[in-house]
Amino acid sequence: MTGARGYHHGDLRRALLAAAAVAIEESGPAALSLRDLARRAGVSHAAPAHHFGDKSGLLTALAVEGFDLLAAALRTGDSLLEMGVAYVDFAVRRRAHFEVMYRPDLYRADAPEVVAARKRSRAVLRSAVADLPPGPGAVGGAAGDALAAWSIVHGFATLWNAGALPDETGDDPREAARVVIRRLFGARVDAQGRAVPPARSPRTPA
Amino acid sequence: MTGARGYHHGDLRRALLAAAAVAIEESGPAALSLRDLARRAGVSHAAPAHHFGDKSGLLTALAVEGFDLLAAALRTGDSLLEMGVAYVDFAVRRRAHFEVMYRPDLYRADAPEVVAARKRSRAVLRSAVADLPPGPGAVGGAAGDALAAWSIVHGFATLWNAGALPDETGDDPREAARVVIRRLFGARVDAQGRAVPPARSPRTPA
DNA sequence: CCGGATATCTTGTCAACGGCAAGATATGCT
DNA sequence: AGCATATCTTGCCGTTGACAAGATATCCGG
Repeated sequence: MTGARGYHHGDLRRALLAAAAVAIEESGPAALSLRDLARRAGVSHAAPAHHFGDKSGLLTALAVEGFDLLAAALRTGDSLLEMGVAYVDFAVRRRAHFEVMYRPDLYRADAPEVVAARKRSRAVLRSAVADLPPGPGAVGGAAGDALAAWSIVHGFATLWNAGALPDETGDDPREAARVVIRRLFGARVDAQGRAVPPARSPRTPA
Repeated sequence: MTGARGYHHGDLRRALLAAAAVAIEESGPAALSLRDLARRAGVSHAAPAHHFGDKSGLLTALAVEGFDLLAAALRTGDSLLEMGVAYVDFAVRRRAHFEVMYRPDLYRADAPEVVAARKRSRAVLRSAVADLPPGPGAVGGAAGDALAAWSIVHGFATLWNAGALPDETGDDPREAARVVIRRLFGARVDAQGRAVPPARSPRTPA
């Protein structure tokens, strides 16, 4: 359906999505122009409309691609800590996708393909939080853990991308993220980032 | 200079900023149109240019206003926990300002007025983190605490505004934020959210 | 090998927008 | 009263997103 190759352009849909990511990384989603994308791909100004309908259609496709890429990136993290680092790393390296994904005013966030892709990526995050021991003063349970973890990595990534962080933060987002995430879970993750067995009432043996 | 009142319109600059906030809350910063703002204010389509130069000039003014409003809002929080809650509350209630502030591609983030206002609001956050006792496994010191706190409230606020959070989070952002923030600082803040005295090595007496 | 059916892309058009220039009008100051 | 200035208007241009209609390449059945 998509990657067939062999039409007029070859694979215009893919080329447009790639060009969109580049353009957004250069000057942000607000400055994105369908006509500019068409020029970059070497087609006429109305060619994108056939594949995506309109601008929000293109950004919808980009968001879907982003949620799937995020899910794949999260799966590479073999611990809760490393999964958080992978989240930040994804936000920094696929910055265009990330920026669009969390800006529902730019695309059709209620499209079924989007909600499905979003669900897939969220499931990966939750699976990692599940085997975290309950912390002190944990009011919300595992859902609270997931919410806090998601918030801290998302916030750090957003602030990093916005250039809002002070210079002392350094220039390696992965390392800086590691420090921040460790501060959330404290002694509940060990040096390798793996969840440690609950210290208080070791009721369930490993 | 600004609040004079009594010119042609009265106070067009203020009216345009207010209209911009409303318009952005309605349909996001990407859909913002200077001509639409002019219509809302009842002036011609070129009137905004006189006060702000261009679109990014208007958003620059909105960002400055936002950073000052944020600093004022943070000052109402009398504890670290409540200051975090105030951050989230600001992001939700003055959503337009908040969205623009952390989107440097939309305005001139390096304008001197912006960096000054940003500095003012950041100083408020840091002052609250200063009297937090060092936590276990705290690698980054007070700066790390500030970064973690900022990240978690910023991330939560952003996700809330994006509508990305699951329904179980509830409909009161202040309450949900309280739970999340408490999970970051654990036992280091008491029920009132105040910082507790350091338990390990009380080297510096209060 | 051919010829329609279909997907893909082009050309042409229109309203809206941002930005600029030049002019009009009101305000403040002396 | 009269000039300088701030404020706003009118007019214009290039660009954009969206739509309509036409052109062209690919696919598939015969």
